[in-house]
Amino acid sequence: MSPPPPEQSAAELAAAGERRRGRRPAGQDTKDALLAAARAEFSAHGYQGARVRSIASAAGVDAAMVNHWFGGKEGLFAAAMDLPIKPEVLLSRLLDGAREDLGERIVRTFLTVWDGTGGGAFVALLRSVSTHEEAARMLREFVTEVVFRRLADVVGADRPALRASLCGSQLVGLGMARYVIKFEPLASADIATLAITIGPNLQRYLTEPLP
Amino acid sequence: MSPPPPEQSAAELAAAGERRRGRRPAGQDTKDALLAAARAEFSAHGYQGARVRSIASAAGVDAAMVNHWFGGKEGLFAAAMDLPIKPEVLLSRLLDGAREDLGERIVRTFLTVWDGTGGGAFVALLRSVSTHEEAARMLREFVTEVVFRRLADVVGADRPALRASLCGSQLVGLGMARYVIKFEPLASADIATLAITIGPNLQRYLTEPLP
DNA sequence: GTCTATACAACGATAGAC
DNA sequence: GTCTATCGTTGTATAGAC
Repeated sequence: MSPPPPEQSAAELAAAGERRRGRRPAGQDTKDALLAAARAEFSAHGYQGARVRSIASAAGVDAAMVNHWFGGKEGLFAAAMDLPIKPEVLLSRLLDGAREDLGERIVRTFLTVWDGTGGGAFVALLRSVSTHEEAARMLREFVTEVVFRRLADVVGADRPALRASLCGSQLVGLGMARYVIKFEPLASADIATLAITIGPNLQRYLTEPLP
Repeated sequence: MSPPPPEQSAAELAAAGERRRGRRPAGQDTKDALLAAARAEFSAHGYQGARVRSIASAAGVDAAMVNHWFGGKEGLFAAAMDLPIKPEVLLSRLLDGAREDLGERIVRTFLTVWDGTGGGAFVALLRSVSTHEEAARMLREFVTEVVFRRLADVVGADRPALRASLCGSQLVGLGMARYVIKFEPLASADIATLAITIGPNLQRYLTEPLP
């Protein structure tokens, strides 16, 4: 069904340029090469479709470099998309605490992380998402398959996919309202206020019975 | 008084390649001129700062033409921004019914209107909003000053501006999730399901006590 | 000599072919 | 069910910069 993947690229690289072991000459081109290759691969095949080995081959290095420099596939995606936090750190923050405070904690973490970049990173992200279809696909796939899935496991309610997408809609809208459109007074409100106003609604999405 | 339509002979129509029979749709030039002038004026001065008289003057027509063709400043704005519904129609739909169903009615109206365009209009709107600062300013100002204000009057709760911007965040996020990012299953869910899941959260934003 | 960026081999998990 | 290929990840040895 699927054509044989061009695994020769690694061998070709090994044949053309000698892949020496050990520390390479200064100038960290490995990280940049991986990032460039990752953007192309993620954009072409989505998050799940992108292969770490293919990215590493395209960058001319070993797949283990992804782990060494970015902590894994998720970290590489986060770096390639300029996300202000690694998904594993995000999830560990969210899941650390009482379950009845999960909604508020999600809002507080979301705003703390994006406020930290002055909102510029969010604007950039949503600009590319609304302009490039591939960016929208990448974000959709990554958020649903990586972030939502693990979150839904913890909540343990029915219809986890619907609940997750409902939460996602409120969070994306919060970012749009605060950083892009700048609805007042929401755009200037402090995080605590928004956490206790929006948090319960996320909690409801996550736990309340659905039709 | 409308300007006298220029009488044309059959020969002149044939020479110009005119295929339409009967009376030509008068006023299209005027409408287009007004729309172009309106986009420039709204973009430069925002919704409130834009003067109907300035727009009409720039279009070379009388200010009364705005009322004649677009029903007023709001209708002109809606047409200039390619909004799929006129704000007055939108608001009359929202305010027609029991107040405890307002949240659900907002979601149902929002989705019905934008689904009617296949979502393309929403994508186009948010693309321009996320790329052009003026577009963001126009939308922000219009929604807060025109839509939210009147909605808040009906609800009659405290801190109407905060409540309105909270509702706006959820609605913008709903549109992003459904039409741009396409979170599943939200993107494919029927309107009734989303109305009864999201509606109560809007209702809470509008009526629940705030800190 | 020390440090570390690197390559290679191998492991557990998973998905599809048969 | 079994087998196989491939995935992401991990452990480890090493070469070269410092």
